[in-house]
Amino acid sequence: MNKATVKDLCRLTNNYLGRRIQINGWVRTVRASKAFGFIELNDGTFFGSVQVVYDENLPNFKEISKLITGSAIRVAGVLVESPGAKQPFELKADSIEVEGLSAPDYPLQKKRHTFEFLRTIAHLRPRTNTFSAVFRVRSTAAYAIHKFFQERGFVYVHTPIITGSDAEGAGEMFRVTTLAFDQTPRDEKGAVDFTRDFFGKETNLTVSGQLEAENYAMAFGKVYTFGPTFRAENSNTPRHAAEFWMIEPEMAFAELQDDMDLAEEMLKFVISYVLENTPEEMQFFNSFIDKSLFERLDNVVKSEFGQITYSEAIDILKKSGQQFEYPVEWGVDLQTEHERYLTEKHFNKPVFVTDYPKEIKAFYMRMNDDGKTVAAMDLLAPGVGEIIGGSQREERLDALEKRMDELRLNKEDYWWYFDIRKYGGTRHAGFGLGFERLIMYLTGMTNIRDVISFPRTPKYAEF
RNA sequence: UCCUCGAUAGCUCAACGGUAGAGCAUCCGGCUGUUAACCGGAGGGUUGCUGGUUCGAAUCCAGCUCGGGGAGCCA
Repeated sequence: MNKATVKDLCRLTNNYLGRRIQINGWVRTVRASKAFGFIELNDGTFFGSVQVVYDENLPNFKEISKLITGSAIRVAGVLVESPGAKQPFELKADSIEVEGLSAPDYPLQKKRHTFEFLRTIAHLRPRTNTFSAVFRVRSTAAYAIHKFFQERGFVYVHTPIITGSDAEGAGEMFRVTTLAFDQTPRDEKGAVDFTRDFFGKETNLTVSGQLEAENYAMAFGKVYTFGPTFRAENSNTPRHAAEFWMIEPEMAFAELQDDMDLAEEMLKFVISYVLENTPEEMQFFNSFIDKSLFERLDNVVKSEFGQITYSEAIDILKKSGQQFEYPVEWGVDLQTEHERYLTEKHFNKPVFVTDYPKEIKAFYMRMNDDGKTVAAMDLLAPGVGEIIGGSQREERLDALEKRMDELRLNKEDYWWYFDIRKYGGTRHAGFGLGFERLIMYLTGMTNIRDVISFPRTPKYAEF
């Protein structure tokens, strides 16, 4: 007898029809009658379930008829064509063994739940249709990311999670310490004495692997990171989490245009790969989560992304005749309403905005010849806003140091970052992609907490 | 952090100043190739918390807690 998966049965039905097989899975629902019954069984390998038919010939017929939703069972029987209209085949059980009975207070009902409630049972929600689909797509998308970069010669770098540089410039950080915080050691001035901490210095969870990735790009040419990232910002929005995953490619001998080309190619690749390899899940999202999903994704894959400078974007916004809550002026950062206008109304496709004023961008971005703007790019996408942020990095040591002086950054912390400019530095560029935002874009899910298995947000670290 | 909306049975919701209900889930029974199965019955509630107004509060008011949406920060 073959052990099979629901995915096998659905994809390779003819190989299994008429044969005796075993399926292990969890009960989605039982419809029991006096002398027979049906079980909807899902084994997690596939979006769909398999219908199991059983009758009173089973020695444990009564027990099976009383199975509670969520129970784990092992079913053996012959796969046959189904007379029912809703499924092409079904499993005619000759044996059903209960692996693990579910308790009567199993919280998932057959009718629909709100996502808010399901967040409170994040340990059980992957057993629902939506989350089953979300996390299978997430897995497939992660694979697609690796496939994309690996096939193009990028080396996967694991950058540190604990970082000693306290000024990467990407926001509030979580401190990492073994000091007892109710009696921290103090120096002569009364300040906390971090020399007595585990690492002998102040350390935090990383907010970005970029600086380290730049170093590795100067050895391997093309690298990427893909790992967890932490921001201690008090952001209470559907688009922010304290712990999320980020992808950060970095290329030596590359300029901003190369960076944008890479970002565009990568996005199109991942979208195509996911559409091709998880069609049932994507169909589900298009039907029940976001009815314009396919249209939107198709549009992205087929279109040439737009590309304008920040200055051009300001002009477009000024001439738009739109009333914005935040007035548009050269020098101010683009607000969400501005970004949405550009990508959803003006272009109606993803658009790169480049060459921002230096004042509103990070210190490491390369100064343009005008002395006012830097070689930065944000990719704005309809529906989600900023999905990628990147730049060409400042490779000229003097220009970098000058900029850091202006911003009063402590240059001593960056000696190793300066070294790659000193010892055979090259033009180089990279970007950061928030993985969860990509998943939101791919699935139409509108809350980041619903695309992370166990989300961490302000005031919330359950599970 | 700011603005705004909300919190009633395990879940999804109704009742909007006068005895707190339904569907699903659970338990018991019936029945049919069923498919958000169906039919009958039962149990299940300090209406988020604290205080106030009132003869009387789920309902009106205030504060707090938690959650949703929008904004800021960002990916």
